[in-house]
Amino acid sequence: MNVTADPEWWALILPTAEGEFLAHYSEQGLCELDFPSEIGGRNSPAAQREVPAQVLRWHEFTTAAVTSVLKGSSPAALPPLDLSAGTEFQRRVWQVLRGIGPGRTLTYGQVAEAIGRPTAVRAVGGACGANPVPVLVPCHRVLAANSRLGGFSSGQKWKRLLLAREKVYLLCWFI
DNA sequence: GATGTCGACGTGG
DNA sequence: CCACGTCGACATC
Repeated sequence: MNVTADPEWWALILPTAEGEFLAHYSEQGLCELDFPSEIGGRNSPAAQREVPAQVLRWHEFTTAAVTSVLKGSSPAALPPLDLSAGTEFQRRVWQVLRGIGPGRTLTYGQVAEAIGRPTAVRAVGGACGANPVPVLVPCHRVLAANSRLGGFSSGQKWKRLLLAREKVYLLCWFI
């Protein structure tokens, strides 16, 4: 059967105390999460065709989960995640990230070891940056060596905020 | 100690 | 080619 001309995804606003995130869903689940201020007025959700009940249900899980993480606690449940856009390597990295609980951190090097590619440290950084579902796939819990913050594609202030909510204190804060 | 350079790695432009 | 959300080793002051 032919695919339709319509893109098979929906974008829904996700309001939080920190602003409006934008959540994208495919038919398989949550496939992208954008921080507030990245939105910049694109994709007015009002212009979309009807959103299936299934997606609305997922969105409630996403909203609750994101709200939880922003408060520094562990989400009770996640919506299904559609990470199929990632490469094999990236998905292995993201899988490791999903195992890092709130308030815990790993370094890029430790993640590289965890996937059995101890020298691919920089590539791990790339995979973290390519993570389509930040916050829920907690790439903010990966720090540079010596407990330094490291980078964050969506802006270091978000990384700092998320870590602060989880009561992770960076070494440099005490110097 | 404090800096600087280099090679390793996967991915996208 | 190059540029990245890096790291550790080594060189040289």
